[in-house]
Amino acid sequence: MSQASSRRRSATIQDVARAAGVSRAAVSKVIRDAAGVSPAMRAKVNAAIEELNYRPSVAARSLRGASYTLGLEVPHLGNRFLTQIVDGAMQALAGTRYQLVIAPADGRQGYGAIEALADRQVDGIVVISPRVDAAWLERLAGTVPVVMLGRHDRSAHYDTVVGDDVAGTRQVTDYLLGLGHRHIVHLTEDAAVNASQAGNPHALRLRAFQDAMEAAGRGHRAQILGTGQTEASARATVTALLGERPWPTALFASHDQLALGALAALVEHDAARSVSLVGYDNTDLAAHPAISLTSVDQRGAEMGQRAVAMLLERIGGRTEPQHHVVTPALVVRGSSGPPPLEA
Amino acid sequence: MSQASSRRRSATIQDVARAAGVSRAAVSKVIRDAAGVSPAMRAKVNAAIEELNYRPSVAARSLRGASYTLGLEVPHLGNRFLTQIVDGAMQALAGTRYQLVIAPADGRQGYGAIEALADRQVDGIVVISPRVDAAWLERLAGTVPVVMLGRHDRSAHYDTVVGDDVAGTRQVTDYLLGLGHRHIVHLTEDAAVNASQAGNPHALRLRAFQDAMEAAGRGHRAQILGTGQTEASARATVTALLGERPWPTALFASHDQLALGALAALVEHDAARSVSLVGYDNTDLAAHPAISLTSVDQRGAEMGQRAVAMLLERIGGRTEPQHHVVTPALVVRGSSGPPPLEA
DNA sequence: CTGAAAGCGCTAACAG
DNA sequence: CTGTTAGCGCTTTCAG
Repeated sequence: MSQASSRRRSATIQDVARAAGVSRAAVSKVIRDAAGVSPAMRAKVNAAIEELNYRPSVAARSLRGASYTLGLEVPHLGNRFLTQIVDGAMQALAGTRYQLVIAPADGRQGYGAIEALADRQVDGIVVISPRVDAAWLERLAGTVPVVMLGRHDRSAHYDTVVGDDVAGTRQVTDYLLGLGHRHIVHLTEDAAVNASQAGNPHALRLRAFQDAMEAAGRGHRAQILGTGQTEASARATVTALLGERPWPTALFASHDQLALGALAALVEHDAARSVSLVGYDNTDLAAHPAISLTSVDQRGAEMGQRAVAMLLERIGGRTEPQHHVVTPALVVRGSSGPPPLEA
Repeated sequence: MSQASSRRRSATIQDVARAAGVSRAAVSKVIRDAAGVSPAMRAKVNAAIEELNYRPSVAARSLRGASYTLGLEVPHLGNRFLTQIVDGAMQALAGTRYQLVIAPADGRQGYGAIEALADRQVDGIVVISPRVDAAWLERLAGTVPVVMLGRHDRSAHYDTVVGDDVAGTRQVTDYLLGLGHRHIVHLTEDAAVNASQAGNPHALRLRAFQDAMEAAGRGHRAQILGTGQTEASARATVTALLGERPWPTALFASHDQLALGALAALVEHDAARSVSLVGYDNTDLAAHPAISLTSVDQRGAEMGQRAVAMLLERIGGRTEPQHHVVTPALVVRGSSGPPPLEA
């Protein structure tokens, strides 16, 4: 009745040992490439493995040694920036025995997904959700190697990989101010949340923006707008913004998804040529000629690659925390330019 | 020296049993909600669990029972259609004890990722890569529940969830032919591969397109173009196509990513208004006003949700294979319209 | 309702 | 170089 009756049990190390006429330990050594195996024995064992179609059980192995699995916790796959990160991570893992598994977070927090990975005995975890509690993560990092991606906290037990959000934002503000923009709106997911989370990249961008505008001095107007997290909500927010005059001459979105929402609103109001738009992440869409979005390239692939490399180092024995900073670069495209003359 | 020295060992079921003053079996029952536990014992055990911050090891559990993990093998995360599928799958899993893990395929094939999932004792696997060998999959399905997503084969041991690619294509051709288009180019990843893979959705779309064009009769020109798999390669192919006259009046891409590449080429040649473009998948970008791509909605979320539901049924004991077909719907947007008059 | 005992498949020490 | 032994943490009979 149960499914077990309908499913073939797969071969175990015991079966292989029997078939090859050797001990289980010998088989174990062969499959791990451990030292101390004669060529003859290796050949016999490999033949038996082939014959029986044997595959080692990672679960059983995890009970003793390593699972050779690295976990990547991600907030939501809709975010294109993640694609870059995953690509980089895969690249860093190519040629190693390690396998990458991705656990998408259920809610915004990501605790569930991270715990799920830890419960599954992964050898290391890359965390992306920027809102997990630092103390909680610190505790987790006492049990399993952890690399936090994107958030700027210094920790005793886990590593971090971040983009230089202040430098990235400064490139944007320098660029826009240099073009002559005086009234600039910054779109961020949630201004209140950002005000309370110092290590959050969006919080840093928000503050760096404010600082730059203040430094720019008299006559410049900085405005902050909380848009929510989705493209649709950003679109609605910008639509509302365009409902009243005067319009700002430039919009700076905290990430490309918000920028896309803003662009939709601009297109609808036929304002795309009069209002400059800058995003953050330089996701693949930004480069599309129909979008042509000026954006800050965070080099996500490098981040993912570094994160995995650090995890591997930690698994290898390193215990001192490391903090890697990636320098972003502004990529100028058609969505931005000088403010209209009459403004 | 080793990492073990620096890492806290987490609490085991033994520790909890000791702390609560009960047997390990009792603790096991409590954490599994198994029958036959007194309220008093449950309370004691739960207190100890809380106290010790105990989390059951999935690896150890997998050795005997279920891992409560479902694996999703995906070809590449860059494909936006996957996002819909994953969302649907997550939705179907909400409220259950199961956790979803995603294994991105290394190459185009996906064998590695699928095997990695199987090795990790997942309780079921959803396979998306359309090019894995049917016989190979059949064998795998003898060991673990499998649902194949997108490919139209009937199998004895695994379930399938597919969109009705013939119906979807027919909607596109009916629409374009009805508009008066006579010279239509179909963009597909690789015409040769598709010719040899009967169950591949792109192969079905290709054939359905040819059939429809033939049925439309004399004077109509169907043209097939292999573009490669990426947006960039599709863009290059269409750029080359536009290098020579006469231009087709409509382009039908086998998926939205190719359509985006085509759109880029059209925009560059200022041909977006004179050449109609239709995609397939109705990914979120298609709806963006700056893109406004006519596309076939495959209802990916429903597919993901159904795939997981079927897996759960199989885990529950079902053994007869099922075949679920989702009916797609054409969504008309600005990228398509009647052919220009002079054509 | 509770506990004791026997493994699940594998690896790590060690003895030969 | 090879085999034996003792678990890893958990679930699952099966007696009490």
